[in-house]
This record gives sequence, C-alpha cells and structure tokens, in this order.
Amino acid sequence: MTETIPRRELILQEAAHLFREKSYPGSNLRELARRSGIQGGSIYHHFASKQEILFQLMDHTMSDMIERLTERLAEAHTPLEKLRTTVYFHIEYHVTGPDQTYITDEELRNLEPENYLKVVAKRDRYQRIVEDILSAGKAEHGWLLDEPKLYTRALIKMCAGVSTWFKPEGELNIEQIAEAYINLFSNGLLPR
Amino acid sequence: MTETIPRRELILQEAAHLFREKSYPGSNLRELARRSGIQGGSIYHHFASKQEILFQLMDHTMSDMIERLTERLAEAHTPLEKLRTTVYFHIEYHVTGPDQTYITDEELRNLEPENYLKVVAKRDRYQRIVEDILSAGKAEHGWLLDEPKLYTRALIKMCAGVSTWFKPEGELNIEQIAEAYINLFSNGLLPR
DNA sequence: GTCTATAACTAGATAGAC
DNA sequence: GTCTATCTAGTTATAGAC
Repeated sequence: MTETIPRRELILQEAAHLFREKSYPGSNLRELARRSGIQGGSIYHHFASKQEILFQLMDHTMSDMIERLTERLAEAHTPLEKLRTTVYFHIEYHVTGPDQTYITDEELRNLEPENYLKVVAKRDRYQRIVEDILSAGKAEHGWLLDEPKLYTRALIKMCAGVSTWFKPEGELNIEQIAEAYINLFSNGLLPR
Repeated sequence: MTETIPRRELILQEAAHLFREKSYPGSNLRELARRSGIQGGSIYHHFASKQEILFQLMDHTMSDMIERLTERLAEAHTPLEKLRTTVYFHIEYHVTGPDQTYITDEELRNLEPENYLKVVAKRDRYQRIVEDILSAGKAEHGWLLDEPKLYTRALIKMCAGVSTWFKPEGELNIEQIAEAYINLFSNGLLPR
C-alpha cells in the first residue's frame, strides 16, 4: 500500500518546494538532487536542464488548473454560482499546492522566451475563463463592473494571495476564507 | 539645473530595476555596476555586500511607505475617507515605484535573518495601520467584516497587484483603477 | 537509473594602484 | 571614488563506469 512515486515526479515536487524557498536562480541542482535522494549528475537522466524542470513544473500546473476549474464549473449554472465556484477553487488550489502555484505565479521572468510564451498563453486562457464569468454576470444580471478584466485581476490576486499567509492550523479554514471573499466580492463592506 | 543624483542612490535605483527583472539571486554585481556606470569592484565602496543593497532598498521603501501613508491619513477623518485614502495611496505608490515595491513585496525570503526581522517589523506596522482603519469602520459604522486582518490582506494584495500589469499608456489611469477598487470594496458587484 | 569525476564558467568579495 | 587584477567558491552540464 506504500505508493511509490516515480523519481521524476518526486524531483518536480522537491523542485517546487526548493524554488519557492530560494527562488529559481537561488536554487542549485545538487541540493535538489540531495532532497530527491540521488546525486547531482543523476538529475540529467530525468531532465535535460534546470530550465526544463522549471518549465515542466509551471506548464503542468497551469494545465491542471484549467482542467480542474473547467470540471468544477460544469456543475455551476448561474454566473453567481460560477463566481462562487471559482473563488473557492482558486483559493483551495493555491492553499493545497502552495509551492507549485507560487512558482507558477512568480517565476515567469525566469522562463526562456519560448517557454515563457507557452506558459503565458495558458495563464491567459485561465484568466479568460474567470473574465467571461464576470462579463456574463454583467450582461445577464447587471453586475456593477465597468471593466471585467480589472476585476478579474483583482479577484485572482486576492485569492492567490491567501497561500502566502495561510496556515492549516490557523483560526480560519478554506471554507471560511472563501465565504468571506465571496461576500466581499458580492456585497462589499458597507451595510445598507 | 541638471540634477546630479548621488552614485549611491543611482546604484539603489538600478538595483531595484535589475532585481525586479532577474530576481535578487539571479542578478550579479558586475551588471549592476555596469548599469550604474562603474566597474564591478567599485560597488564595494558604497555597500559592504550584495545583501546590504537588498536590505537598504527594502528597508527604505517600507519606511517611506509608512511615512507617506501616515501623512496622507492625517487629512482623512472618517473610516471611509481613510479607506479611500489608503486604497488610492497603496495603488499609486506601487504603480509609481513598481521596482522598489515589487522587490519589497517579493524578496523577503532572500534577506538574512537579522535583516528579515527588521523589514517584517515595518511591514507589519504598515499592515496594522490598514487593519486599524477596517476595525474602526466595523466599530463605528458596522462594516460587514468578521476578520479585519483577512480583509486587510485581501485589500493589500489586490492593490499591490496593480503594479504587475499597469501600463501608463493603458486605458485606465490610477484614479479610475482606485475608484473601481474602492467601489468594489464598499459595495461589491451585485446590484440591489 | 545512479554513481563519480571533471570541464567550463560565473559570482561575490578583496587588494592595491591611481 | 574608481580602476584592474585576482582569489575562492560554487554552478550547470557532461562523460563514462557500474
């Protein structure tokens, strides 16, 4: 019953952790190898270069996010339900995989041009999914927003930011945080 | 009338730009020197180490943010006025000095322990100023928030995030973005 | 698939001349 | 205050044995 995780997967996991801790250029492959239970040179049996590790990490994370969000949204039917689903998903995904998401959010500048374009294209696809929900809310229910893109960015930044301070042993769980953010986005702070 | 900027200041400015472009560990002092118009070794006449450059940059930025926000808040009197002032200031400061603020927001992990504690203390002081405004709004005007700290983080992340995509030549100016964010925070998206 | 050894290079920091 | 030269250590990546 002990799951044997393939070495390649393990390296990617450890890389996410290490890169988050020390940033991509601040990390070295000897330490990544050590944490993965092998010697420095052996990394190159699994990946062609340090850059390829970063790219695989970010590319896989973006694909996974798009796929999972799309799945969840299939169960939601109104724009408001979809907004709730998205806020919950985005927070949960960032809190559950804080290493992967942090790298994917912050290491874009360290991708070589070709890889950069591929990852940015997926990031834009993801943002577009969220933007379309806000646009639908505006068109169908008169949501108060002039610039869907502006609010999309605000929403994404706010939710992703949770993973920078979230502690599983803290006072609030994911549900409570998501609920608070949905309320904030829906009704704001001022009483009526 | 040509302002001669002291070399030390110039190095700090160029460092902010370079570190934002390539991250702190990804930057090297020879390139920083070149951009500052001197040779590699000359950096050490102005700073004791690469680490000290990073620390001076972040520490000065945090002090400056606290000082300026405090000044502006002195002119605001109600919690709502103070919230407006804070949102506007935080966006404006991040958009006006995107290099300095990006470094200060993202390079904490590369500070040595002693420096880390100093900068985090100032960051916490800043956050506390914002948190106290939200708490006052709750106490005095019944603002709808259970956890002032949670909303403080959401507000700060959302506003700071503007500098990652803001372009001066873009469609929206700082006033319009700040206005939209204040509306979002005040009343949310749903019509009543 | 992993090891060891090493090539080729780069970086932070120092020393001393001007 | 800036220059050049250099020390030392660490890094990615490769090669070939097991």
